[in-house]
Amino acid sequence: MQKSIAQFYTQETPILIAVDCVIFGYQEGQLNILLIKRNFEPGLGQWSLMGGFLQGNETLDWAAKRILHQLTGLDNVYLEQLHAYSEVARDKAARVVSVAYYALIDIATSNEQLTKTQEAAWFSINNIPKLIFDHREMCDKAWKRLQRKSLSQPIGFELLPTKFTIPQLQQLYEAIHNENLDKRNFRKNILLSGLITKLEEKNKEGSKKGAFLYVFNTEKYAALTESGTSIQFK
Amino acid sequence: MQKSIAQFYTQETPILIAVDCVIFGYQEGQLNILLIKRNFEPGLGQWSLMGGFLQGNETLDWAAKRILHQLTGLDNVYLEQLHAYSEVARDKAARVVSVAYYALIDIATSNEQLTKTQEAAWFSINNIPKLIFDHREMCDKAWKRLQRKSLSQPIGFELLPTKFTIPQLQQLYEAIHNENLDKRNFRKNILLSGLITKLEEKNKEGSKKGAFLYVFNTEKYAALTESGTSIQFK
DNA sequence: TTTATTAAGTGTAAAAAATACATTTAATAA
DNA sequence: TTATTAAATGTATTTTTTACACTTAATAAA
Repeated sequence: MQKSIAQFYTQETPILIAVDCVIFGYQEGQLNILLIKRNFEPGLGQWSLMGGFLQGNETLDWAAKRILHQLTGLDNVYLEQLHAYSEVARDKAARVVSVAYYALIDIATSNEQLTKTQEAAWFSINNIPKLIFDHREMCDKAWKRLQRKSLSQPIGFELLPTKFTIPQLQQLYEAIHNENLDKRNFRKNILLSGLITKLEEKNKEGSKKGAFLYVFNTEKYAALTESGTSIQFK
Repeated sequence: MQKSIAQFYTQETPILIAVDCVIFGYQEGQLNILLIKRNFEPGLGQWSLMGGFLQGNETLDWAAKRILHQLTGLDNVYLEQLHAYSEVARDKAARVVSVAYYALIDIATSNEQLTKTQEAAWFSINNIPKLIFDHREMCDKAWKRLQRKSLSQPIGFELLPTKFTIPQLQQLYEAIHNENLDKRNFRKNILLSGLITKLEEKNKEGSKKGAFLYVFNTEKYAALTESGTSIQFK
């Protein structure tokens, strides 16, 4: 049973704790983040990350899930804690420490729910509007983290539909890392790893010829992780 | 001017914020962490990380610095935020979210102040006693972070005296990564990078022959960072 | 039905990086 | 003078990374 805050830690300053989410989505070769136009003070009318306050009965991870679900209607989304921001005057309305998270979602599965409750819009990571507080800093840090993590863990796939083509996967990595990759080397490496499995279907959106669809191979990844083999995506 | 918490965010739950420090030190081929025996409730008499509460007028970074100074007497120490821990019942005395930091210090420069205020002791990273709350989790995460960061940034040097020998540096990396390194390859790589500068002095503690002392080359590192060259320690 | 168009798909050679490995040297102590 | 000990040194092999150009499948246009 949890005792009252005053039990042992008297005289300590209670400070509000917020959670803000950098939500990444990928579409048409662009890495995007989802922003909302604030309909409340402070910062009414300005662009910001989706956020909320940590409740007494939830962990930070749960709060991030709740906040993400509120905006996108999605569950079972990749979410990772990023960093705690604590400048004393970061939020002029109160002393608020914000713990930033980043999420990776497949834009296609989320667009229905979006903008029902709040005015929300996707922005290219290369063209982020002015954001309130330290939210820009959060976005920059989240992008760097995504760049680093996507090299050694299969988190990029969270941004794609279950079935994807190799050119799509390559374009995604090019968007994440903001660089061009050689298509022969990219294909060679990813196939050699055994981490994606070819289907008999083709996707013909991108060309007349069409490109074969693949799925991520969860078992193979588990086996490699288990055996301690270090993995190199890209 | 900061307004009262009630200004806009009414009805939000105030939660205490703590800062806990995983303090690394290196001595005699061992990577160690500094622990205190708690002289207060809850957990009186148990081993724990050094910690404290975030005050209303300080950032998390400042709080971590303050806490570290309290125990070691040191300033200008390498400190980095690690992760926020928020299990609802992690601290039975109250709802406390703890933001963990890790610090790297040169043991030699800190030993005077130590244990004056609190009972504190160094433990090998391979032999950590039972810790309160989730402090063991914090230590494990901090070690992993140190392993990763020490490969691409010169943070290992924070654990050594200003002047060090190449065998000492190698031993340090071996302790951090818990693996043996080839001394010819290690020496070759670190010298080739230009990141350490040879002195005319020798350190004769380790052998009759003595090993030449080196210092970290801050300018060279700045130049490489500036030019965007990716750096590989070890 | 032929031809043009377009992105998908394919292999090899060269360069760079990482690894494995054994002997000599400098200083002190016996 | 000799023995001892850790420091210092270079090369060959393997592995990984990079650079690079033509063919193929399908559709649309002539």
